[in-house]
Amino acid sequence: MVTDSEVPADGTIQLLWGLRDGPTRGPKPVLSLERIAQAAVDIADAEGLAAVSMQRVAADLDFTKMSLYRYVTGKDELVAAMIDLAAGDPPVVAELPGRTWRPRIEAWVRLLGEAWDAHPWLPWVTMGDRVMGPNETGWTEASAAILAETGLSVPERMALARMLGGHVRATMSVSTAGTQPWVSRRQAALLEEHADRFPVLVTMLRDGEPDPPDNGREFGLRLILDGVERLIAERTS
Amino acid sequence: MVTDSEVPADGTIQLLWGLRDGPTRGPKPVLSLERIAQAAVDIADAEGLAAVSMQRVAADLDFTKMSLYRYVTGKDELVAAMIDLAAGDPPVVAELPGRTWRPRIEAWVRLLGEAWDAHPWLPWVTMGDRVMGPNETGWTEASAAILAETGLSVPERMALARMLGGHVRATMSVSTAGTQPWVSRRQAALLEEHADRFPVLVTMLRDGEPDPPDNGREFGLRLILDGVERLIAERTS
DNA sequence: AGCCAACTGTGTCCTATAGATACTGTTTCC
DNA sequence: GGAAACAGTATCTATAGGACACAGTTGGCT
Repeated sequence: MVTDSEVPADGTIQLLWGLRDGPTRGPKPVLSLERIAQAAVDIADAEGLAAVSMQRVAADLDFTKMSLYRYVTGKDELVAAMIDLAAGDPPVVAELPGRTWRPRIEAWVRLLGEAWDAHPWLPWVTMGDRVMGPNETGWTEASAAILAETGLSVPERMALARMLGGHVRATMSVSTAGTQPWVSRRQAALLEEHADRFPVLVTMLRDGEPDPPDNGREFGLRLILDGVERLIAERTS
Repeated sequence: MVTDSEVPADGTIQLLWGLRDGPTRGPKPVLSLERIAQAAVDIADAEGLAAVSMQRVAADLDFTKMSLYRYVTGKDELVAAMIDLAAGDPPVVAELPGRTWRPRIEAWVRLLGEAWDAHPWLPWVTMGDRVMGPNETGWTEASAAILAETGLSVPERMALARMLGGHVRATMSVSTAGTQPWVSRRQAALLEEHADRFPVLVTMLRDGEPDPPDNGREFGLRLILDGVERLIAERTS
Protein backbone atom coordinates (compact mmCIF):
# COMPACT_ATOMS: atom_id res chain seq x y z
CA MET A 1 0.00 0.00 0.00
CA VAL A 2 1.37 3.34 -1.01
CA THR A 3 0.58 6.12 1.39
CA ASP A 4 2.67 8.54 -0.54
CA SER A 5 2.33 10.09 -3.92
CA GLU A 6 3.51 7.77 -6.61
CA VAL A 7 3.13 7.37 -10.30
CA PRO A 8 0.68 4.57 -10.97
CA ALA A 9 1.79 1.58 -12.95
CA ASP A 10 0.58 0.81 -16.41
CA GLY A 11 -1.20 -2.20 -15.05
CA THR A 12 -3.57 -0.01 -13.11
CA ILE A 13 -4.57 1.77 -16.28
CA GLN A 14 -5.30 -1.48 -18.03
CA LEU A 15 -7.36 -2.58 -15.09
CA LEU A 16 -9.46 0.54 -14.86
CA TRP A 17 -10.05 0.84 -18.55
CA GLY A 18 -10.78 -2.82 -19.16
CA LEU A 19 -7.68 -3.40 -21.22
CA ARG A 20 -6.66 -6.56 -19.46
CA ASP A 21 -7.00 -9.36 -21.98
CA GLY A 22 -8.93 -12.15 -20.38
CA PRO A 23 -7.43 -15.63 -20.39
CA THR A 24 -8.81 -18.34 -22.62
CA ARG A 25 -7.83 -21.54 -20.91
CA GLY A 26 -7.91 -22.60 -17.34
CA PRO A 27 -10.67 -22.75 -14.77
CA LYS A 28 -13.50 -20.26 -14.97
CA PRO A 29 -12.80 -17.36 -12.67
CA VAL A 30 -15.36 -17.40 -9.90
CA LEU A 31 -14.57 -13.96 -8.63
CA SER A 32 -14.47 -10.78 -10.64
CA LEU A 33 -12.93 -7.37 -10.29
CA GLU A 34 -16.36 -5.84 -9.91
CA ARG A 35 -17.36 -8.10 -7.04
CA ILE A 36 -14.08 -7.47 -5.28
CA ALA A 37 -14.24 -3.72 -5.69
CA GLN A 38 -17.85 -3.67 -4.59
CA ALA A 39 -17.09 -5.65 -1.47
CA ALA A 40 -14.25 -3.30 -0.65
CA VAL A 41 -16.43 -0.24 -1.20
CA ASP A 42 -19.11 -1.72 1.05
CA ILE A 43 -16.61 -2.22 3.82
CA ALA A 44 -15.19 1.26 3.45
CA ASP A 45 -18.64 2.82 3.45
CA ALA A 46 -19.73 0.95 6.53
CA GLU A 47 -16.61 0.81 8.63
CA GLY A 48 -14.16 3.21 7.15
CA LEU A 49 -11.15 2.86 4.96
CA ALA A 50 -9.02 1.39 7.70
CA ALA A 51 -11.25 -1.68 7.75
CA VAL A 52 -10.43 -2.45 4.14
CA SER A 53 -7.69 -5.02 4.12
CA MET A 54 -7.04 -7.75 1.63
CA GLN A 55 -7.86 -10.22 4.35
CA ARG A 56 -11.13 -8.57 5.17
CA VAL A 57 -12.28 -8.10 1.59
CA ALA A 58 -11.49 -11.71 0.83
CA ALA A 59 -13.26 -12.90 3.96
CA ASP A 60 -16.41 -11.01 3.03
CA LEU A 61 -16.36 -12.81 -0.29
CA ASP A 62 -15.57 -16.17 1.30
CA PHE A 63 -12.25 -16.49 -0.43
CA THR A 64 -8.67 -16.43 0.68
CA LYS A 65 -6.67 -13.28 0.68
CA MET A 66 -4.32 -14.43 -2.03
CA SER A 67 -7.10 -15.18 -4.47
CA LEU A 68 -7.67 -11.46 -4.85
CA TYR A 69 -4.24 -11.09 -6.36
CA ARG A 70 -5.47 -12.94 -9.43
CA TYR A 71 -7.65 -9.94 -10.22
CA VAL A 72 -5.60 -7.14 -8.81
CA THR A 73 -1.84 -6.77 -8.66
CA GLY A 74 -1.96 -5.18 -5.24
CA LYS A 75 -3.91 -3.03 -2.89
CA ASP A 76 -3.22 0.09 -4.90
CA GLU A 77 -5.08 -1.36 -7.82
CA LEU A 78 -7.92 -2.40 -5.60
CA VAL A 79 -8.20 1.12 -4.29
CA ALA A 80 -8.11 2.50 -7.81
CA ALA A 81 -10.98 0.23 -8.73
CA MET A 82 -12.85 1.30 -5.60
CA ILE A 83 -12.51 4.93 -6.53
CA ASP A 84 -13.96 4.59 -9.99
CA LEU A 85 -16.74 2.40 -8.71
CA ALA A 86 -17.59 4.87 -5.98
CA ALA A 87 -17.45 7.84 -8.31
CA GLY A 88 -20.31 6.30 -10.21
CA ASP A 89 -21.77 7.26 -13.54
CA PRO A 90 -21.27 10.90 -14.39
CA PRO A 91 -24.31 13.01 -15.18
CA VAL A 92 -25.39 13.59 -18.74
CA VAL A 93 -24.78 17.24 -19.47
CA ALA A 94 -27.81 17.62 -21.71
CA GLU A 95 -30.07 16.53 -18.87
CA LEU A 96 -28.78 19.06 -16.40
CA PRO A 97 -31.15 21.89 -15.51
CA GLY A 98 -30.64 25.40 -16.82
CA ARG A 99 -29.59 26.70 -20.14
CA THR A 100 -26.44 28.61 -19.23
CA TRP A 101 -23.21 27.39 -17.74
CA ARG A 102 -23.90 28.66 -14.23
CA PRO A 103 -26.95 26.63 -13.21
CA ARG A 104 -25.48 23.64 -14.95
CA ILE A 105 -22.16 23.72 -13.18
CA GLU A 106 -24.03 24.31 -9.93
CA ALA A 107 -26.01 21.17 -10.57
CA TRP A 108 -22.80 19.34 -11.43
CA VAL A 109 -21.27 20.37 -8.13
CA ARG A 110 -24.33 19.27 -6.19
CA LEU A 111 -24.44 15.91 -7.88
CA LEU A 112 -20.76 15.38 -7.32
CA GLY A 113 -21.31 16.30 -3.70
CA GLU A 114 -24.04 13.71 -3.35
CA ALA A 115 -21.90 11.05 -4.95
CA TRP A 116 -18.95 11.82 -2.71
CA ASP A 117 -20.92 12.24 0.47
CA ALA A 118 -21.98 8.62 0.09
CA HIS A 119 -18.34 7.56 0.28
CA PRO A 120 -16.64 9.58 2.98
CA TRP A 121 -13.35 7.79 2.43
CA LEU A 122 -12.89 9.10 -1.09
CA PRO A 123 -10.84 12.16 -0.12
CA TRP A 124 -8.25 10.00 1.59
CA VAL A 125 -7.68 8.00 -1.46
CA THR A 126 -7.91 10.49 -4.27
CA MET A 127 -4.75 12.40 -3.48
CA GLY A 128 -1.51 12.52 -5.33
CA ASP A 129 -0.74 11.53 -8.84
CA ARG A 130 -3.26 9.07 -10.11
CA VAL A 131 -4.77 7.90 -13.31
CA MET A 132 -8.47 8.55 -13.49
CA GLY A 133 -10.79 5.74 -14.44
CA PRO A 134 -13.61 6.01 -16.95
CA ASN A 135 -16.19 7.24 -14.46
CA GLU A 136 -13.98 9.88 -12.98
CA THR A 137 -12.95 10.98 -16.45
CA GLY A 138 -16.61 11.17 -17.32
CA TRP A 139 -17.23 13.59 -14.48
CA THR A 140 -14.35 15.70 -15.69
CA GLU A 141 -15.64 15.59 -19.24
CA ALA A 142 -19.03 16.78 -18.05
CA SER A 143 -17.58 19.73 -16.18
CA ALA A 144 -15.38 20.60 -19.13
CA ALA A 145 -18.35 20.52 -21.46
CA ILE A 146 -20.30 22.81 -19.19
CA LEU A 147 -17.49 25.26 -18.72
CA ALA A 148 -16.64 25.46 -22.41
CA GLU A 149 -19.38 28.05 -22.66
CA THR A 150 -17.63 30.42 -20.29
CA GLY A 151 -15.05 31.43 -22.83
CA LEU A 152 -12.25 30.94 -20.35
CA SER A 153 -8.96 29.58 -21.60
CA VAL A 154 -8.32 25.87 -21.45
CA PRO A 155 -6.02 25.99 -18.42
CA GLU A 156 -8.45 28.32 -16.70
CA ARG A 157 -11.34 26.01 -17.31
CA MET A 158 -9.45 23.03 -16.00
CA ALA A 159 -8.22 24.96 -12.99
CA LEU A 160 -11.81 25.93 -12.30
CA ALA A 161 -13.03 22.36 -12.63
CA ARG A 162 -10.32 21.13 -10.30
CA MET A 163 -11.20 23.87 -7.90
CA LEU A 164 -14.84 22.91 -7.81
CA GLY A 165 -13.96 19.29 -7.24
CA GLY A 166 -11.65 20.33 -4.45
CA HIS A 167 -14.40 22.45 -2.98
CA VAL A 168 -16.74 19.49 -2.83
CA ARG A 169 -14.02 17.48 -1.18
CA ALA A 170 -13.36 20.21 1.35
CA THR A 171 -17.01 20.51 2.28
CA MET A 172 -17.93 16.87 2.73
CA SER A 173 -20.24 16.04 5.58
CA VAL A 174 -17.49 14.10 7.24
CA SER A 175 -15.18 17.01 7.60
CA THR A 176 -12.15 16.43 5.48
CA ALA A 177 -10.75 19.91 5.66
CA GLY A 178 -7.85 20.71 7.88
CA THR A 179 -9.92 22.78 10.20
CA GLN A 180 -13.17 21.89 11.85
CA PRO A 181 -16.67 23.10 11.02
CA TRP A 182 -15.36 25.19 12.43
CA VAL A 183 -14.35 24.30 15.94
CA SER A 184 -14.78 21.18 17.96
CA ARG A 185 -15.75 21.21 21.60
CA ARG A 186 -12.20 20.56 22.64
CA GLN A 187 -10.75 23.15 20.35
CA ALA A 188 -13.16 25.72 21.73
CA ALA A 189 -12.11 25.02 25.28
CA LEU A 190 -8.53 25.34 24.26
CA LEU A 191 -9.16 28.68 22.62
CA GLU A 192 -10.85 30.01 25.73
CA GLU A 193 -7.81 29.04 27.74
CA HIS A 194 -5.53 30.96 25.42
CA ALA A 195 -7.87 33.86 24.80
CA ASP A 196 -4.96 36.28 24.96
CA ARG A 197 -3.16 34.69 22.05
CA PHE A 198 -6.22 34.27 19.86
CA PRO A 199 -8.51 37.20 20.62
CA VAL A 200 -10.21 37.26 17.25
CA LEU A 201 -11.07 33.58 17.22
CA VAL A 202 -12.33 33.68 20.77
CA THR A 203 -14.60 36.59 20.00
CA MET A 204 -15.94 34.83 16.95
CA LEU A 205 -16.44 31.72 18.99
CA ARG A 206 -18.49 33.61 21.54
CA ASP A 207 -20.87 35.56 19.38
CA GLY A 208 -20.86 33.59 16.17
CA GLU A 209 -23.95 31.91 14.85
CA PRO A 210 -23.84 28.17 14.30
CA ASP A 211 -22.40 26.72 11.14
CA PRO A 212 -24.51 26.02 8.10
CA PRO A 213 -25.38 22.34 7.73
CA ASP A 214 -23.68 22.11 4.35
CA ASN A 215 -20.25 23.09 5.64
CA GLY A 216 -20.36 26.18 3.49
CA ARG A 217 -20.58 24.30 0.24
CA GLU A 218 -23.21 26.54 -1.31
CA PHE A 219 -21.57 29.65 0.06
CA GLY A 220 -18.20 28.80 -1.41
CA LEU A 221 -19.76 27.74 -4.67
CA ARG A 222 -21.40 31.11 -4.95
CA LEU A 223 -18.16 32.93 -4.27
CA ILE A 224 -16.27 31.04 -6.94
CA LEU A 225 -18.93 31.34 -9.60
CA ASP A 226 -19.47 35.01 -8.84
CA GLY A 227 -15.78 35.42 -9.41
CA VAL A 228 -16.05 33.64 -12.71
CA GLU A 229 -18.90 35.86 -13.80
CA ARG A 230 -16.93 38.93 -12.95
CA LEU A 231 -13.96 37.70 -14.92
CA ILE A 232 -16.14 37.00 -17.93
CA ALA A 233 -17.81 40.38 -17.64
CA GLU A 234 -14.45 42.13 -17.54
CA ARG A 235 -13.27 40.39 -20.64
CA THR A 236 -16.35 40.86 -22.74
CA SER A 237 -16.41 44.59 -22.05
CA MET B 1 -1.48 4.65 12.93
CA VAL B 2 -4.94 5.81 12.08
CA THR B 3 -5.64 6.15 8.41
CA ASP B 4 -9.22 6.99 9.01
CA SER B 5 -10.92 9.96 10.53
CA GLU B 6 -10.92 9.73 14.26
CA VAL B 7 -11.43 12.01 17.19
CA PRO B 8 -8.07 12.80 18.70
CA ALA B 9 -7.36 11.88 22.28
CA ASP B 10 -6.97 14.43 25.02
CA GLY B 11 -3.36 13.44 25.29
CA THR B 12 -2.63 14.85 21.89
CA ILE B 13 -4.00 18.20 22.95
CA GLN B 14 -1.81 18.27 26.00
CA LEU B 15 1.15 17.39 23.88
CA LEU B 16 0.61 20.06 21.28
CA TRP B 17 -0.20 22.78 23.73
CA GLY B 18 2.58 21.99 26.16
CA LEU B 19 0.23 20.89 28.89
CA ARG B 20 2.10 17.72 29.69
CA ASP B 21 3.50 18.18 33.19
CA GLY B 22 7.15 17.33 33.12
CA PRO B 23 8.44 14.80 35.62
CA THR B 24 10.60 15.85 38.54
CA ARG B 25 12.45 12.73 39.50
CA GLY B 26 14.25 10.17 37.43
CA PRO B 27 17.00 10.46 34.84
CA LYS B 28 17.23 13.54 32.68
CA PRO B 29 15.48 13.01 29.39
CA VAL B 30 18.02 13.06 26.61
CA LEU B 31 15.53 13.29 23.80
CA SER B 32 12.79 15.84 23.45
CA LEU B 33 9.53 16.11 21.58
CA GLU B 34 11.00 18.86 19.44
CA ARG B 35 13.97 16.82 18.35
CA ILE B 36 11.78 13.85 17.54
CA ALA B 37 9.28 15.88 15.59
CA GLN B 38 12.05 17.66 13.72
CA ALA B 39 13.70 14.41 12.76
CA ALA B 40 10.39 13.09 11.52
CA VAL B 41 9.72 16.23 9.51
CA ASP B 42 13.17 16.02 7.97
CA ILE B 43 12.54 12.48 6.86
CA ALA B 44 9.13 13.31 5.45
CA ASP B 45 10.49 16.31 3.58
CA ALA B 46 13.33 14.36 2.08
CA GLU B 47 11.84 10.96 1.42
CA GLY B 48 8.13 11.30 1.77
CA LEU B 49 5.68 10.44 4.45
CA ALA B 50 5.94 6.72 3.84
CA ALA B 51 9.54 6.80 5.02
CA VAL B 52 8.50 8.05 8.44
CA SER B 53 8.30 5.07 10.74
CA MET B 54 9.02 4.91 14.43
CA GLN B 55 11.99 2.75 13.61
CA ARG B 56 13.38 5.18 11.11
CA VAL B 57 12.88 8.29 13.22
CA ALA B 58 14.52 6.60 16.16
CA ALA B 59 17.40 5.39 14.02
CA ASP B 60 18.06 8.89 12.74
CA LEU B 61 18.30 10.04 16.34
CA ASP B 62 20.45 7.07 17.35
CA PHE B 63 17.90 5.73 19.76
CA THR B 64 15.70 2.70 19.88
CA LYS B 65 12.22 2.78 18.54
CA MET B 66 10.62 2.30 21.91
CA SER B 67 12.34 5.28 23.44
CA LEU B 68 10.15 7.53 21.36
CA TYR B 69 7.12 6.28 23.21
CA ARG B 70 8.34 8.12 26.28
CA TYR B 71 7.60 11.37 24.50
CA VAL B 72 4.71 10.43 22.33
CA THR B 73 1.90 7.98 23.01
CA GLY B 74 1.87 6.73 19.45
CA LYS B 75 2.43 7.63 15.87
CA ASP B 76 -0.68 9.75 15.72
CA GLU B 77 0.76 12.08 18.28
CA LEU B 78 4.04 12.20 16.44
CA VAL B 79 2.25 13.19 13.28
CA ALA B 80 0.30 15.84 15.14
CA ALA B 81 3.56 17.29 16.40
CA MET B 82 5.01 17.15 12.90
CA ILE B 83 2.10 19.11 11.53
CA ASP B 84 2.36 21.97 13.95
CA LEU B 85 6.11 22.10 13.53
CA ALA B 86 5.82 22.14 9.76
CA ALA B 87 3.10 24.78 9.79
CA GLY B 88 5.59 27.11 11.35
CA ASP B 89 5.06 30.50 12.91
CA PRO B 90 2.05 32.31 11.52
CA PRO B 91 2.55 35.76 10.04
CA VAL B 92 1.94 38.87 12.07
CA VAL B 93 -1.11 40.52 10.60
CA ALA B 94 0.12 44.05 11.25
CA GLU B 95 3.20 43.38 9.15
CA LEU B 96 1.31 42.16 6.12
CA PRO B 97 1.31 44.49 3.12
CA GLY B 98 -1.71 46.52 2.14
CA ARG B 99 -4.24 48.37 4.16
CA THR B 100 -7.45 46.59 3.21
CA TRP B 101 -8.47 42.99 3.69
CA ARG B 102 -7.88 41.94 0.11
CA PRO B 103 -4.13 42.44 -0.30
CA ARG B 104 -3.63 41.15 3.19
CA ILE B 105 -5.50 37.92 2.72
CA GLU B 106 -3.72 37.50 -0.58
CA ALA B 107 -0.42 37.80 1.23
CA TRP B 108 -1.68 35.35 3.84
CA VAL B 109 -2.53 32.82 1.16
CA ARG B 110 0.86 33.21 -0.49
CA LEU B 111 2.71 32.79 2.75
CA LEU B 112 0.66 29.75 3.65
CA GLY B 113 1.42 28.39 0.22
CA GLU B 114 5.13 28.82 0.75
CA ALA B 115 4.98 27.16 4.13
CA TRP B 116 3.03 24.21 2.79
CA ASP B 117 4.99 23.81 -0.40
CA ALA B 118 8.04 23.12 1.74
CA HIS B 119 6.26 20.11 3.23
CA PRO B 120 4.47 18.27 0.45
CA TRP B 121 3.23 15.59 2.83
CA LEU B 122 1.07 17.98 4.84
CA PRO B 123 -2.12 17.42 2.85
CA TRP B 124 -2.01 13.71 3.55
CA VAL B 125 -1.92 14.23 7.20
CA THR B 126 -4.20 17.18 7.77
CA MET B 127 -7.41 15.46 6.90
CA GLY B 128 -10.26 14.46 9.12
CA ASP B 129 -11.12 15.60 12.58
CA ARG B 130 -8.08 16.94 14.30
CA VAL B 131 -7.13 19.33 17.00
CA MET B 132 -5.03 22.19 15.76
CA GLY B 133 -1.81 23.04 17.49
CA PRO B 134 -0.71 26.53 18.46
CA ASN B 135 0.94 27.32 15.15
CA GLU B 136 -1.95 26.17 13.06
CA THR B 137 -4.33 28.03 15.31
CA GLY B 138 -2.15 31.08 14.86
CA TRP B 139 -2.55 30.88 11.10
CA THR B 140 -6.29 30.62 11.54
CA GLU B 141 -6.30 33.55 13.93
CA ALA B 142 -4.42 35.63 11.40
CA SER B 143 -6.87 34.88 8.63
CA ALA B 144 -9.78 35.56 10.94
CA ALA B 145 -8.30 38.90 11.93
CA ILE B 146 -7.83 39.87 8.31
CA LEU B 147 -11.31 38.82 7.27
CA ALA B 148 -13.02 40.55 10.16
CA GLU B 149 -12.92 43.69 8.06
CA THR B 150 -15.05 42.15 5.34
CA GLY B 151 -18.22 42.41 7.36
CA LEU B 152 -19.15 38.85 6.54
CA SER B 153 -20.87 36.80 9.21
CA VAL B 154 -18.80 34.62 11.48
CA PRO B 155 -19.66 31.34 9.75
CA GLU B 156 -19.06 32.96 6.40
CA ARG B 157 -15.67 34.22 7.44
CA MET B 158 -14.65 30.84 8.74
CA ALA B 159 -15.96 29.11 5.66
CA LEU B 160 -13.92 31.49 3.58
CA ALA B 161 -10.80 30.92 5.62
CA ARG B 162 -11.23 27.16 5.34
CA MET B 163 -11.78 27.55 1.66
CA LEU B 164 -8.58 29.49 1.16
CA GLY B 165 -6.64 26.93 3.13
CA GLY B 166 -8.17 24.21 1.03
CA HIS B 167 -7.27 26.10 -2.09
CA VAL B 168 -3.64 26.24 -1.07
CA ARG B 169 -3.74 22.54 -0.38
CA ALA B 170 -5.32 21.82 -3.74
CA THR B 171 -2.73 23.84 -5.63
CA MET B 172 0.44 22.55 -4.04
CA SER B 173 3.39 22.02 -6.33
CA VAL B 174 3.22 18.31 -5.69
CA SER B 175 -0.20 17.84 -7.08
CA THR B 176 -2.51 16.83 -4.29
CA ALA B 177 -5.75 17.35 -6.13
CA GLY B 178 -7.70 14.44 -7.46
CA THR B 179 -7.00 15.37 -11.02
CA GLN B 180 -3.71 16.17 -12.62
CA PRO B 181 -2.30 19.55 -13.65
CA TRP B 182 -4.20 18.79 -15.58
CA VAL B 183 -3.34 15.60 -17.44
CA SER B 184 -0.41 13.29 -17.21
CA ARG B 185 1.23 11.79 -20.25
CA ARG B 186 -0.51 8.50 -19.66
CA GLN B 187 -3.88 10.07 -19.10
CA ALA B 188 -3.52 12.00 -22.31
CA ALA B 189 -2.81 8.87 -24.30
CA LEU B 190 -5.81 7.22 -22.74
CA LEU B 191 -8.03 10.13 -23.66
CA GLU B 192 -6.89 10.01 -27.26
CA GLU B 193 -7.79 6.35 -27.37
CA HIS B 194 -11.28 7.07 -26.15
CA ALA B 195 -11.77 10.29 -28.04
CA ASP B 196 -15.34 9.35 -28.81
CA ARG B 197 -16.34 9.18 -25.18
CA PHE B 198 -14.55 12.34 -24.11
CA PRO B 199 -14.69 14.71 -27.06
CA VAL B 200 -14.47 17.89 -25.03
CA LEU B 201 -11.44 16.82 -23.05
CA VAL B 202 -9.65 15.59 -26.12
CA THR B 203 -10.23 18.87 -27.90
CA MET B 204 -8.96 20.78 -24.92
CA LEU B 205 -5.99 18.52 -24.75
CA ARG B 206 -5.12 19.21 -28.34
CA ASP B 207 -5.37 22.96 -28.53
CA GLY B 208 -4.94 23.96 -24.92
CA GLU B 209 -2.03 26.07 -23.78
CA PRO B 210 0.23 24.63 -21.09
CA ASP B 211 -0.69 24.90 -17.44
CA PRO B 212 0.40 27.81 -15.32
CA PRO B 213 3.36 26.97 -13.10
CA ASP B 214 1.41 27.75 -9.94
CA ASN B 215 -1.27 25.14 -10.58
CA GLY B 216 -3.85 27.88 -10.83
CA ARG B 217 -3.33 29.13 -7.31
CA GLU B 218 -3.41 32.81 -8.21
CA PHE B 219 -6.24 32.30 -10.64
CA GLY B 220 -8.40 30.56 -8.10
CA LEU B 221 -7.52 33.05 -5.43
CA ARG B 222 -8.70 35.82 -7.67
CA LEU B 223 -11.99 34.08 -8.38
CA ILE B 224 -12.75 33.57 -4.73
CA LEU B 225 -11.84 37.06 -3.63
CA ASP B 226 -13.69 38.61 -6.55
CA GLY B 227 -16.68 36.67 -5.35
CA VAL B 228 -16.22 38.03 -1.87
CA GLU B 229 -16.01 41.58 -3.16
CA ARG B 230 -19.20 41.14 -5.09
CA LEU B 231 -20.96 39.78 -2.04
CA ILE B 232 -19.82 42.72 0.04
CA ALA B 233 -20.83 45.17 -2.65
CA GLU B 234 -24.30 43.66 -2.84
CA ARG B 235 -24.80 43.95 0.86
CA THR B 236 -23.55 47.46 1.31
CA SER B 237 -25.76 48.79 -1.46
C1' DA C 1 -10.06 -38.85 -27.27
C1' DG C 2 -6.37 -37.47 -24.77
C1' DC C 3 -2.68 -34.64 -23.20
C1' DC C 4 -0.38 -30.49 -22.09
C1' DA C 5 -0.24 -25.68 -21.23
C1' DA C 6 -2.58 -22.13 -19.01
C1' DC C 7 -5.04 -20.82 -15.55
C1' DT C 8 -7.71 -20.34 -10.63
C1' DG C 9 -7.71 -20.55 -5.89
C1' DT C 10 -5.07 -22.20 -1.59
C1' DG C 11 -1.45 -22.81 1.97
C1' DT C 12 2.76 -21.37 3.67
C1' DC C 13 6.27 -18.15 4.38
C1' DC C 14 8.52 -13.54 4.71
C1' DT C 15 9.01 -8.68 5.77
C1' DA C 16 7.64 -4.34 7.73
C1' DT C 17 4.74 -1.91 10.66
C1' DA C 18 2.85 -0.18 15.42
C1' DG C 19 2.79 -1.19 19.89
C1' DA C 20 2.69 -3.85 24.82
C1' DT C 21 5.44 -5.32 28.56
C1' DA C 22 9.10 -6.35 31.53
C1' DC C 23 13.75 -5.07 32.41
C1' DT C 24 18.07 -2.14 33.83
C1' DG C 25 19.92 1.79 35.33
C1' DT C 26 19.56 6.73 36.96
C1' DT C 27 17.88 10.62 39.48
C1' DT C 28 15.64 13.14 43.26
C1' DC C 29 12.66 13.81 47.04
C1' DC C 30 11.60 12.37 51.88
C1' DG D 1 20.41 6.81 52.26
C1' DG D 2 16.65 4.41 50.59
C1' DA D 3 12.63 4.06 47.75
C1' DA D 4 9.72 5.86 44.29
C1' DA D 5 9.71 7.79 39.75
C1' DC D 6 11.51 8.07 35.80
C1' DA D 7 14.59 7.15 30.89
C1' DG D 8 15.95 4.12 27.59
C1' DT D 9 16.31 -0.95 26.08
C1' DA D 10 15.26 -5.78 24.72
C1' DT D 11 11.95 -8.90 23.60
C1' DC D 12 7.62 -10.26 21.97
C1' DT D 13 3.03 -9.93 19.60
C1' DA D 14 -0.45 -8.79 16.11
C1' DT D 15 -1.55 -7.28 11.69
C1' DA D 16 -0.53 -5.61 7.30
C1' DG D 17 0.87 -6.51 2.22
C1' DG D 18 2.74 -9.58 -0.65
C1' DA D 19 6.02 -13.59 -2.80
C1' DC D 20 5.97 -18.30 -4.05
C1' DA D 21 4.99 -23.04 -4.76
C1' DC D 22 1.35 -26.12 -5.16
C1' DA D 23 -3.23 -28.77 -6.33
C1' DG D 24 -6.95 -28.92 -9.05
C1' DT D 25 -9.50 -27.37 -13.41
C1' DT D 26 -10.23 -26.13 -18.08
C1' DG D 27 -9.61 -25.43 -23.07
C1' DG D 28 -6.94 -25.95 -27.41
C1' DC D 29 -4.14 -28.90 -30.33
C1' DT D 30 -2.59 -33.15 -32.05
